[in-house]
Amino acid sequence: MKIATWNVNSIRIRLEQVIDWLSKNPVDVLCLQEIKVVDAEFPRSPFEQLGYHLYLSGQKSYNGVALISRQPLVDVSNGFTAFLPKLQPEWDEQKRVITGVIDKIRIVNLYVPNGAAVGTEKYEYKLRWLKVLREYLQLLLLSQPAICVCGDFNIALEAKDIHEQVSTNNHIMASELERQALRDILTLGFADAFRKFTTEGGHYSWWDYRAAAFRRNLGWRIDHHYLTPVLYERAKSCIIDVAPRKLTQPSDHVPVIVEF
Amino acid sequence: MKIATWNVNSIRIRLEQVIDWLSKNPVDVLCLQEIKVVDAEFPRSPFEQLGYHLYLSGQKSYNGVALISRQPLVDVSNGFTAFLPKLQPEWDEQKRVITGVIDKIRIVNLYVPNGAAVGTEKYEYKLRWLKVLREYLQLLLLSQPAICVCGDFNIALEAKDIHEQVSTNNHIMASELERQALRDILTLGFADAFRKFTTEGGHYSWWDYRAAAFRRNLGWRIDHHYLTPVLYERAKSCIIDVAPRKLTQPSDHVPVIVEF
DNA sequence: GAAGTGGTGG
DNA sequence: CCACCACTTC
Repeated sequence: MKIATWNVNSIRIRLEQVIDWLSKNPVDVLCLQEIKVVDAEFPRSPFEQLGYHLYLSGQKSYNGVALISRQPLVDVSNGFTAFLPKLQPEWDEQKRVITGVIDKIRIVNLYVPNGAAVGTEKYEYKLRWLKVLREYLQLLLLSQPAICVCGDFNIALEAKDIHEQVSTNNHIMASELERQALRDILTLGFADAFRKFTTEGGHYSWWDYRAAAFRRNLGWRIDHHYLTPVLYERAKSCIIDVAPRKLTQPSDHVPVIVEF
Repeated sequence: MKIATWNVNSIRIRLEQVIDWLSKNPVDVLCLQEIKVVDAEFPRSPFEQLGYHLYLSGQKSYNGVALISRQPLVDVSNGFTAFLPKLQPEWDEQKRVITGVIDKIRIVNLYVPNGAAVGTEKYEYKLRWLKVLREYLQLLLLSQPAICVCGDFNIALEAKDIHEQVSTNNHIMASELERQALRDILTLGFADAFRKFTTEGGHYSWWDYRAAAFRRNLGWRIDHHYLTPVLYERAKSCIIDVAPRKLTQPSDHVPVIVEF
């Protein structure tokens, strides 16, 4: 079983590249972020023609996540409130969370807020959002031993996940408070699939469009699969596929694929 | 000698297609309209590498005309006021007129205002603009027997120049006042090069981007070469090249080429 | 730098 | 439908 995560930065712009990639990489579940489209306008048929089922939580312009699965998923839900009914519904206005179950494995597909810059209102929102995420995952863990939480976390946990020449202390995606918020989640019982197989640095999943960051390999590893112990044990590989970043008009992120 | 006119609807967007066309169709003078770029940002070098000289009258976002000539042109000028110095300079704020001389033939490259809809302020402006154009051409005729006035006229003179299923009477580009204003110009001593060779209808140079107009061949012939008698006699052919409209991301207009 | 918006122009 | 603008987000 292969589960991929890919922030595509607009599915309408990237459709051809995503379909092409999926044809050549027929993963079992493809988790998309930043689809940037309402559900009614998601280009369903190219995926359905490849034999995939679609589960969408989109919005206009921003955010939006999708689960694209070869087998039908069960227990699919959108947003935090599906498991945290007492939460204020505003937490689900931004479409950043979708989850479903396949073969008794719960997949949680996330698009964590970017946070703009340390100290801004958006940064505070990111930190509060991560606290809600912790509560949400804590609840999921009560009923499910096998969970894969993946997506665009907009956080690089370690210095080796970031190219050098970045002031790693107070940079957004690397600040201590964000990292601590993510570590607080992982201590619930999740481990980074990628780090089971690769210990050295210099492996990235995102390169800024600006300043020729990809050509100079000024990247960040911010797209992750976090696995509960039963799944972490079963993990056979975790691969970052850099190829799509080399195409013309690419997403700024590339797919990351875990295999059990 | 071949002189082509082509409304390219943004030279920056259409650069590759125009260079490709010009390589295969090495006309002596290429008259462009709607280049939509200021002179400093016009992509000069691809044309210069093909051996062409450039004469530009561009503006930001809208309008803009260019003369692209294998031989250097002489007596090049922009706008009406070059020959009508008493005219209010506002008439040349929109860049719609450029002229130059090659082999004692004066080429006048025009982008006539569209006029929006009959009865609007833009329609009135189009009619007034055509009156100024008449004065301008009247003056040119005093010093030059061989004149080719070409470009996007945004007027179809006859019913056969327009696909059927259009209310030809008060439609913009076909209304009686516009047609009369153009006829008043032609009676100064110009004749339609295309109609020297082709009398039947159904030949078009523009198809609306909307409503799949090209696929359904719902076109208009609004791009013209009007010739003084000495040139009209010398004209050997006048061809509309429909091919570029079939490409992806095409201009809504196609090139029209007259040969002397 | 590359997405999105809503607006104008054609 | 396809350009342009200025603006916002990441």
